[in-house]
Amino acid sequence: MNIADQEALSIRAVERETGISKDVLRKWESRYGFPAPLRDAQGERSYPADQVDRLRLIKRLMDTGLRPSRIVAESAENLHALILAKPPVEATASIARMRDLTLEMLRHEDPAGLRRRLQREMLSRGVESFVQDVITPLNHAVGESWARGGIDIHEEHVYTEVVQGLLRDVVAQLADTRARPRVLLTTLPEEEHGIGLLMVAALLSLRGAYCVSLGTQTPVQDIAQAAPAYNANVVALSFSIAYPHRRIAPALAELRQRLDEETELWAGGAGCARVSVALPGVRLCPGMRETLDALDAWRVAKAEPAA
Amino acid sequence: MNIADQEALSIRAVERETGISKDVLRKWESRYGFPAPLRDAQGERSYPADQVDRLRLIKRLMDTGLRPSRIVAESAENLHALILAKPPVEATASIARMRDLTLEMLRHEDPAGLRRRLQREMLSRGVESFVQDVITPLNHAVGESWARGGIDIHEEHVYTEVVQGLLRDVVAQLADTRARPRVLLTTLPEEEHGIGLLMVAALLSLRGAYCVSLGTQTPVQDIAQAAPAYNANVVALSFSIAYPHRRIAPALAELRQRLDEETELWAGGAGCARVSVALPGVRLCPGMRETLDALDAWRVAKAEPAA
DNA sequence: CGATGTAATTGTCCAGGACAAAATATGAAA
DNA sequence: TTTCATATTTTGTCCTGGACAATTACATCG
Repeated sequence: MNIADQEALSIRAVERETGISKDVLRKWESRYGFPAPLRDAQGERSYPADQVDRLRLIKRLMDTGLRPSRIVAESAENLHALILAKPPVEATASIARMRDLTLEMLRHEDPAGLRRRLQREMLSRGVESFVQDVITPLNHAVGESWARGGIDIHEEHVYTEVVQGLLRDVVAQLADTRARPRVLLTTLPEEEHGIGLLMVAALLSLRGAYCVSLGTQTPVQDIAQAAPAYNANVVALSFSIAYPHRRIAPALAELRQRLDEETELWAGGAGCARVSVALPGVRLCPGMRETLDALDAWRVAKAEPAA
Repeated sequence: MNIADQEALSIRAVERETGISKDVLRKWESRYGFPAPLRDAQGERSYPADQVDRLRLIKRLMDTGLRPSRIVAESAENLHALILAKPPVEATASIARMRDLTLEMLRHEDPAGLRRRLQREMLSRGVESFVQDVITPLNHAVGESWARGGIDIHEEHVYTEVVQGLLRDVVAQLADTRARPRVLLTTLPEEEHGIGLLMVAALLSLRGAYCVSLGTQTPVQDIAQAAPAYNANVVALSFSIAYPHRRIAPALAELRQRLDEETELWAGGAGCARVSVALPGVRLCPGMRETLDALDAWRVAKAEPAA
């Protein structure tokens, strides 16, 4: 067993590690000539580690809107160049400092310190500004920093864990069963990013809504069943930029159909910004701002019921 | 569009909702005659909701050790009969009462109340007994209760959220950077059940270990990269009973290979009880007991380094 | 009764073609 | 030039049906 064997992954493993389906991996191979896996003794595809790394880069770039035909065949160097070519997110001095501090602490593997620092920031700014003005740009900065090679992926994982922990505490402290509207929060299967969900939950709780979370990756059927059981006024889903946007509209349409007419359906997260189709009965909230608007609109509508 | 159309799912959607891969769904169809999806206008498979429900039942039964040839072709009634035939988990009177209370509160959609009740139990018993003697049997009882029709799936989701929230608090409060060993906790991709992970983290933290969590679904490569970065003495993975046991051994072998010799690798969770192959350098901990033994063993080994 | 060899079971992979939805380009009308 | 409708290309998903290795069950022998 040589080094190449040790590092080589089956097509299934690559699908898991990159989130690119087997069908797509094979099609890219035939269409663009990449990936170009080796074959093992049984004639099955065997992907060396460097090709898997390149696939991850490609995935990230596609999440920023680039299309496969432009990037799949590009070399790793060119992919990095493309990432660097993207203009960095602009930030105020105070945010930029917070961002650099965060990246620094991640590089030094200091999750406890990061948590303290973020908590201090949250206390000083208040939850709303913290979520909207700090966490949102930080999320971008951390993801971008990985792509540029500034931090490792596992450091990004740690960042996520720390932020989620903070937000969870906030939501738990604000929970009030009598608050309205009652919002049921979750993500669909294949969407494991729960951080956006928690950000929404924190903001809504702060504004006096009651949020019940079903966790991530809830099948549509289960959501439809849970909504009436919890007397939910609103079902809110979160779609990260990584969620295949092809599937957002059909999934929302299906869920809409299964929900009571009275129950509102909100779709949040950066992923839903790219939904172009009109979805009757579904409120798209690509940003936090729009989500809060939706909350206000719900309250107004309830104040004048069937006017 | 009639009702059948509304309720029918594509093969991809069924894969997501049930966790059974497309290949397997097609093979079962040809081998056992079930599922028997309709075909849409394009000739593509279209699975009615009742077949999807039956597939979920089948999945659960397979997790208990039954094989496809025995159950895939069985009617829903027979599947339910098989579930009822399984002997219920025995419990002491006090545990049985706690279990009934929990199920009752889940049925009444009272997550806040459940949290308070469990928290009280944790304070009165202490964390260790709470995790080992209460949560473990409760997990079983809740899963089983779903299969028997006692509670809905979404109620099971809520149970998971509540318990995870409690355990997270415990771990956060016990975190002490200077504690040893330093344990890196996570699950592999496709394993989204993080509850076992938190149970382990709580117990280990209580015994004076320092636990860093990378969250769930971390690719092998990222784990291998994170371990040295955090100076981890131990990498602990969790496998639920739902994780395809075929893949446990290869994944552990691969990770073992990529880790430093000094770093121990522990595999916990009910899923790894079914691993028969010997894995050198990997410590299998099917239960909480074995995990604590592993901790003791690590301390003994460190007390007499290279004796 | 345990071990060992044989047979059945089961999940995964393959090729390569078909197709619809989405994205993009093209061209005509305002 | 802008706008909108219509072609064209791109892209992901699904299809069939066969092959195969790993696992599990079973039967035979010591």
